[in-house]
Amino acid sequence: MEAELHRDKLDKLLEFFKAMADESRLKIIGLVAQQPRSVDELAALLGLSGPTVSHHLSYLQRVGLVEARAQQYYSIYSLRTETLHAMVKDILSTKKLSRAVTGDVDLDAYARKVMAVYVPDGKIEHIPTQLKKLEVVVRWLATHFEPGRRYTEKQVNEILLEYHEDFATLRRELVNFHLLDRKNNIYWRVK
Amino acid sequence: MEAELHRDKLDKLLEFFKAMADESRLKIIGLVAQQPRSVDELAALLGLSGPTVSHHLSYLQRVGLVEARAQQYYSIYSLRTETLHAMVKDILSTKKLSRAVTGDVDLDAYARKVMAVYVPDGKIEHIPTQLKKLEVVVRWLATHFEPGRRYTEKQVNEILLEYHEDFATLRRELVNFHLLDRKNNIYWRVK
DNA sequence: TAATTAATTAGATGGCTATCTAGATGATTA
DNA sequence: TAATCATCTAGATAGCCATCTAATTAATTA
Repeated sequence: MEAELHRDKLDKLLEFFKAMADESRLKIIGLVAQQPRSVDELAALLGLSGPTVSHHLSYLQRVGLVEARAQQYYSIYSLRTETLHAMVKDILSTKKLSRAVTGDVDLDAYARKVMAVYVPDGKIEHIPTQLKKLEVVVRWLATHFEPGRRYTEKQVNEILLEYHEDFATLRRELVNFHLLDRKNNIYWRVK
Repeated sequence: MEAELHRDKLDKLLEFFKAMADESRLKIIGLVAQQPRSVDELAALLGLSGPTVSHHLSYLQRVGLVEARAQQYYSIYSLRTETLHAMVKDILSTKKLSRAVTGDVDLDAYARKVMAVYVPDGKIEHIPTQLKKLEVVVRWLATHFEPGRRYTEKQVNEILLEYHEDFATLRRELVNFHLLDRKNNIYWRVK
């Protein structure tokens, strides 16, 4: 399923940011960007213990940001710029970022919350004054009109009357939000 | 001083990565990238409490990743793509990244550590076999030759003899590391 | 073969922070 | 004016993680 792929991408991004969000690791990245270096050397440069640096390096290696090669009995670590570039590309495309998130978020949660308050059981209790809430209710109303079909104003009023007495306001808002369009007193659903 | 500027840049980068290195905040970024949203709406979408989302938003605002505008009594937050772009630019330039780090790292720390072991008091105790350590010692030796001046092989040997008996090995390594160059038995310091 | 050195693993600890609830603030509506 | 609603602040808590020391593994040198 597609959502799975997005969740993967979200995790990848998160992993990347967590890897970079530590002062020691960020410095390590900068240092191995200059030239490949051993654990020992990095430890001396950063004023950290060997195990700590080793820990950070294995973290960075797991994420794919550095790679190690053996030399004598040293492990020489160097930067993998391809990974850095690939990640940055995903961040820059806010569309990708949005989509990655969308897969793991219930985009209707807010609408449901609003509906539970204003339309608890099929009828509109009262019309929201808050723009965002009004939009949710009006969008729900719009789903009761078939796309492609043409309605007289009288037909529109009758349909709306099923949900709330003030059909005139509702009709006007449907037009305001560009969910219904009209010409010569004939209405139809937009989109 | 320049180092100050680099430290600033390092902090900026760290701040940015920390801001993005949290699942909730990353999702918020993705959601406001789609469209501006209120605290309330984000809380519903993410399944988090209002205060928690408010906390994250003020964090993101401090870092400059989102901005708020008041509407009715909502705070509507939206993404500041300029900040995102500016940050990404700095990450992509590994040179900048290196320089940012360099300002806050003692680049001679490793050399000092090696010197303390192999050249504790001005004389070379014994010649390192490890390449990286050998390099440190040989680079130090090279500083005892004046740039631009020409030395006979005999003169080179005499100088080296002050630091260790095996002047022949030292002379060879100086050439290997391209710190000294030679022609017709005349030596001079490179760079 | 014994000794040295680099790297890693294991386990412990202290500090940081994402989250919550409760309460305060400030704007809007009736 | 009273009531409602979104937001923010304060303070508490629980879980995560950067770091250390000690011990282990592995490679190299003498």
